[in-house]
Amino acid sequence: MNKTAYITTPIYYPSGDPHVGSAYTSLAADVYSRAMRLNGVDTKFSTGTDEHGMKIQRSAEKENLSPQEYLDKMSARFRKLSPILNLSEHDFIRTTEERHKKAATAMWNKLVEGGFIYKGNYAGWYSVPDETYYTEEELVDGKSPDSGHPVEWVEEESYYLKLSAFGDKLLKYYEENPDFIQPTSRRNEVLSFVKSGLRDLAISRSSFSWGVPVPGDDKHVMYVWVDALTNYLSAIGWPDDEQWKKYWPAIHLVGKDILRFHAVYWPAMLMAAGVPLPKQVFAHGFLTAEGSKMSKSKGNVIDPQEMVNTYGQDQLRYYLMRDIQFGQDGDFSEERLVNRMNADLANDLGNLFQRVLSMVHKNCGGQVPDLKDVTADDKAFLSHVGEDLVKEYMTHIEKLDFNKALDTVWQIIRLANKYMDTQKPWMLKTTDTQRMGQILRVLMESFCHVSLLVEPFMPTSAAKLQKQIGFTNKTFANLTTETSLLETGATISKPEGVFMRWSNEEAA
RNA sequence: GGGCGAGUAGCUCAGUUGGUUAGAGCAGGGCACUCAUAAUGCCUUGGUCGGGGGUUCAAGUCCCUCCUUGCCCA
Repeated sequence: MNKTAYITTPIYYPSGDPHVGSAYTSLAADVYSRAMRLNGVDTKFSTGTDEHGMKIQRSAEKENLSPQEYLDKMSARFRKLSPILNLSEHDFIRTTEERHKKAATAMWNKLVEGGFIYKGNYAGWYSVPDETYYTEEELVDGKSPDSGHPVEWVEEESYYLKLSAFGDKLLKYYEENPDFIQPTSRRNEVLSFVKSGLRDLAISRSSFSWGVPVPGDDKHVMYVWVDALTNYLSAIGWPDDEQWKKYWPAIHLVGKDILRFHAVYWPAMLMAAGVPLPKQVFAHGFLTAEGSKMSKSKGNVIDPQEMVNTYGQDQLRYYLMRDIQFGQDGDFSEERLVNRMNADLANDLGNLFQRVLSMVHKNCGGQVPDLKDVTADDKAFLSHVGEDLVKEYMTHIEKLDFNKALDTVWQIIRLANKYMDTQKPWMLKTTDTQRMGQILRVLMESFCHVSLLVEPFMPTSAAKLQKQIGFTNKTFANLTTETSLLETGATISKPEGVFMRWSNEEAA
């Protein structure tokens, strides 16, 4: 494999449990990674936790733990997302790891060498829970406008990044790389923000100590940006391990709330450090729960673990990628999840495999029937399932347009069901078993495509489907050839349903 | 206050540079079939394309305005 790709999720702030929002981002990155790998691209996928800052320090104190002990506990909760959702990340990076601190320090030094860091003073009303400074005018009743928490006046020496020097360069870059920020509506937001003028960015703090020390000035620790954003590089070995060059630049998936940091601050920092810019920053939307905003106080936060327990892992994965347009806001609804499970998974896909394979099992001696001298109808059907489909599917994946990719697969599933009905193999049980077998085999050939294209979205179920038909070739390249994919005469065991209908009675 | 989006069938959404009777999936109704997970296939009901005004031979598609809604900035 000589082609490579690299996709990232934000590193999550480890307070509380991960909710379906972080699960959503990670899942998208996983689907992309798996699809790219099946397409023959050597793909890295990183995620992790952002573990520095005053808030962490104070939370740890509250629990009478050292920051590191506290973080080991909290970070583990996020690491659990991988088994919960069956994620295939190559690395889970924590900003408290030595390798990351080394990279952050190296980044800082490069910025200093380039003359992009200077020392100044920072003052303002600071809210610890929000980790944000506010101006006098922003305060509401003398408290944080975001959370209502009390604020304290803090004055400190701070190092600054000369962000103001990069406005024009960034605009030029956006202009020359129209796909750099996606979707377009988000791109427009960033453009107008940068056009309105950039102010230098305070990138160190001396008011707390839980962070990466500023090189040559131990009174300061790095503040958020240089530390957290650099994780995308440290996760692939930057700067010492030359491997990083193989995978960089990355595609960054981010929530729309942190787009600015990734589409403005981060590229500016990389320009200053002389590192190539990311390939793309893609901001996806937020999820609401049953029509209203998720919040702890409302108690309507959706827990991915709970959803997986109730409906199943692949079912949740499928629903999130199928029912919600990546890039737009979406609503999480259990009713629609169940609807998708029944209509798409059980009725369309599951039943299709079942009706074909049970016929093979009962009427073909449980062996893969022969595929010889196919008819014009057979050829026409199979040609729909071939090269063009895989290309169309990959085009959608590369644009992170997951629901369109799935729609492509479902077109084939519908076509296969239709083909079965048109050819009526059950009519031939006693009159022409040869032709009956041939029809079933043609359908089974299409199952190779279906089961493999569905794999990035539903890895576990896809493996079951593939096992049922004895399909072992595992790359998209195999799907684009004319040759048959299954072995004639191979034994097929009695089929068992992979996707069952879900009804409310079973829930209780 | 400035800016960027969204508002299309009951639900989720497609609708290219304005051009013939506005589409899909799901849900609803009818028919067919029986291999299959009461599944599948076919047919079908359903929309004054948020309201109003304008440009045009022609507007869901362009312009103005208003309403609802989400977000970014101040």
